[in-house]
Amino acid sequence: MELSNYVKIFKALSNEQRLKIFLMIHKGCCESKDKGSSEFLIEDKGCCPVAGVLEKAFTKVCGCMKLSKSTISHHFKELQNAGLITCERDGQMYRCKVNEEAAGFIKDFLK
Amino acid sequence: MELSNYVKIFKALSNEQRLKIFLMIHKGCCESKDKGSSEFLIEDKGCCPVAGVLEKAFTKVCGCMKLSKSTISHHFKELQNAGLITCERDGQMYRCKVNEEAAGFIKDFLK
DNA sequence: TTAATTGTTCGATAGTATCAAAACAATAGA
DNA sequence: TCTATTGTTTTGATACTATCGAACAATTAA
Repeated sequence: MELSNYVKIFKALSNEQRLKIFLMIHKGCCESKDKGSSEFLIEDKGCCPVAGVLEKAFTKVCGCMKLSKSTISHHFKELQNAGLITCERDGQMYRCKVNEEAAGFIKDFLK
Repeated sequence: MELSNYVKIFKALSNEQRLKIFLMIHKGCCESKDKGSSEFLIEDKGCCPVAGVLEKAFTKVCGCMKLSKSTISHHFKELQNAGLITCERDGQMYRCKVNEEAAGFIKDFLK
């Protein structure tokens, strides 16, 4: 694994808002009690992953974060460019899931 | 584990030079064939960890990177502030090692 | 004491990141 | 077709980061 790939991955996860988005997709869920507070915890579980895919990801993320949609769109792009998530559109339906290969790289870091 | 701690850790690792320094300390080694090229690979092994501590860390890192020492000093500070490494001085001797707790956080991410 | 080594701090500069507002494009429903 | 929904792109403001050189401080060796 090239160093520069790790740099991309860590850079994508180095912004708090983007990390939240990534974790929402990872959990297949955005029921976070967030909306601006810092109460979002990694251990927070408690919803609805359906085969790891988050349906209507963009709309759901917009619904639970205090960021403009242009900013959220930008963050989705960054996560995709880093290879951390993949997204597909089907009409208005926007589905995202974590790229398991990238997740594997993170798990293998330091091993 | 608070989200903000992960942000700090990932931010510290999101710069290529800083990531190299961190990995040198992690491997207890800076025999990297680097010096500017992008040939540094994560799998690269092949030297001398002594109980996980890198002796004369600052000097050794300066010796194998093309950055000014002020910049390298800054990067060491960032890695310490993120809790990723601990450093101690004993006269002119500067010893660094990876903070195993932080390394554990990284390993536990996504689990 | 003087000189060399080791690392820190300060100030400047160039580049990058974050974010919002507004205009836009594509789709779906009435 | 008209309208609402969904997301993208562009533009621009502001803040943050990476980097260097120079001056500095602390330690060790001569």
